[in-house]
Amino acid sequence: MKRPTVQDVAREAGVSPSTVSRALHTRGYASPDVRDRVRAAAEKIGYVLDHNARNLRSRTSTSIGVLISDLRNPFYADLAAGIEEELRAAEYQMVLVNDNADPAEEMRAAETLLAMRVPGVIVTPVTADCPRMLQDNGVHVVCADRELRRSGGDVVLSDNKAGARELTEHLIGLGHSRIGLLIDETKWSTGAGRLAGFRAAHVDADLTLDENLIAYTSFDAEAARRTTRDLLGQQPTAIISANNVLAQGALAELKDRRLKIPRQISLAAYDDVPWMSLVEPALTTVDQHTVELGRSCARLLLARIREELPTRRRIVRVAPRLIIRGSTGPAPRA
Amino acid sequence: MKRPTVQDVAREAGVSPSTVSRALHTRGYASPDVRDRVRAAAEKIGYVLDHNARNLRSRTSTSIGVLISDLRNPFYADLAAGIEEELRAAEYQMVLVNDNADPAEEMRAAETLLAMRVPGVIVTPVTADCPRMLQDNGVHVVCADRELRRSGGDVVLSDNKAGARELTEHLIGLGHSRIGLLIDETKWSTGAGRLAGFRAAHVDADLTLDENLIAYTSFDAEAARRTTRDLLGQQPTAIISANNVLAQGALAELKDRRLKIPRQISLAAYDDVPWMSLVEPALTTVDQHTVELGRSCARLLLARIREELPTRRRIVRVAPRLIIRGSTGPAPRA
DNA sequence: CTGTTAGCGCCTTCAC
DNA sequence: GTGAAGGCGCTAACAG
Repeated sequence: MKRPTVQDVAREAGVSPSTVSRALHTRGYASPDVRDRVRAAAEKIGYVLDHNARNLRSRTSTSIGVLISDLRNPFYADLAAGIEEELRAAEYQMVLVNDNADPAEEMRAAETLLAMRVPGVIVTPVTADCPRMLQDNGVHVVCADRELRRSGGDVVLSDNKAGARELTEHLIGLGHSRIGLLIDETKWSTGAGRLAGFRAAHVDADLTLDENLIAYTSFDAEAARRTTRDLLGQQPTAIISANNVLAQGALAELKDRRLKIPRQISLAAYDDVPWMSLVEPALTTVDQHTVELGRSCARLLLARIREELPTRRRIVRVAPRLIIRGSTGPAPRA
Repeated sequence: MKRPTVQDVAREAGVSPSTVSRALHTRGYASPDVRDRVRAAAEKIGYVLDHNARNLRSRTSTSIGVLISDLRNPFYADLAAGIEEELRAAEYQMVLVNDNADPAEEMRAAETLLAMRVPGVIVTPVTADCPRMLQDNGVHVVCADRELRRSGGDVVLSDNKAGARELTEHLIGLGHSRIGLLIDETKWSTGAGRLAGFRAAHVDADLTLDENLIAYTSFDAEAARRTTRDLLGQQPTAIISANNVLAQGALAELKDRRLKIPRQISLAAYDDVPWMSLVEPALTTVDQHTVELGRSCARLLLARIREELPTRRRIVRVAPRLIIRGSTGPAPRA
């Protein structure tokens, strides 16, 4: 299956290959009539540029690597959708890889992207090694959603501390003083920020936080459910789950116990995903503007690639928004 | 940022560039000791293959194009996740493009993929032009989820007719004789199949289907909600929504009306997505095995690319599975 | 089993 | 404003 090349277009238009190249892409270097003739010729014989040849010649590529943990989680899907939208508008392509939050997979993917000579990668990093290795090889990196110590690269984050603080304040404002926090990780900036916001709200309100109300679990709905069961032993009047996956488990457990939400117990989540407005009562949660987060990542990366930015590392913090729905209400009288 | 090339590895290992190439990739064409030496050298100087150069030379690529309508819809996200999983295992990469179900975007994306010289594309086609154009240019195409008249290419489908029939039979078995169908499109094989299954179940049960019970709407939850309102005027005792988006609208309307599900009316969906098991009552629906659908697409495409298949067009039909949950129950006494 | 040679298709000098 | 020449990094074809 042989496809037409610039040579063929050149012959058809009666000009040289270099003129074809200029007429088709470089701006201003060809007279208008030649340009038209070349374009017509290209169209006529069905010429399609060869990215591989162009990339080889110019040592770049318009493919951008996107490394995420789990496309089936709406958070990552939205993030990827935002990234893709922005890349497409700029005529870049998105090479999407699921690394399942596995360091080895992540590293393998990074190597593949190196081989593709992508100019940049957006990653929700599992370890700092991956972003670092990419940068050591001259690839621009934007870390999305979390910041790792010594990962380097630009970062786009949701302001987790502010979001969690606002959410916690909302509950405190409703009279809750025993608020349980269901959380999986606090090593990454994501969980750490949410925990910090949770604590900060307590401090601001002069409330002593019973450490037993912080329930550590693993990133999986079933585990969250069991942890919620334990947490209920601490007699909280409200529960915050640190992300959308944990919220599923928490909700399942509360429903299973036939606890009236929010009359007997309030439930709030972090990271708004569609199902939270479909359940009854709908869940109070923090919207991370995930799609916009993705768009920001892409814009930042593209600016880097075009060298429009000062070398200094940039950290973009996207303000989240508290969405109050029916699942949170006044604390029950003791 | 100059990266090491085969030349550099060759010098380091004391062999020729072609031997490096063979030792690194082609199997069996280099003696074990040379192979080891070359690998060690490559590792030592941090050599990474250049896909662009290889693709140019060998006129192939290991990137596969995936064209879908909307990554934020869990159906497409799951499909993409299944595809990516299988491609990654085979050391292929996924270039993912959202076309927003817009024919122009779809065509633009197809041209980009042509420029990338991808050997194959998986697409949820909006028009037949896109798959056809790709095939005319020697690209293997697998159409996912729907079959378009004269699109050509292999197809991987959920057996929509069987699924809808089984779901309808389930309702008929519960005594429902006025079942409303909320559906958006019937031009594509997807909607057409579901409608056909719905009709077939009625025929099998010797039930005359009141055509007013088929409510056409557009692909959007809000529209579905309004259509549901109208449909309720026809006094159905059960409603089937033809996909996950329409189901949101239908559920919202029923809840808004304070109709007891399933006591006053049964609700069932098509295409199982996570929220359907979180709402109360959980929705009876048909699981399309979407991730597996995606895997099938990728496997089929890869087999094509490796020329392991007879030229004849292949149509894979994945059997869906009825999931009965709490939202469907006996028809209320008239 | 290994080396030499010759491009893949493009674009960027450099001349004119 | 346009053409000629060369080479990006790799591997297929051909010798040896």
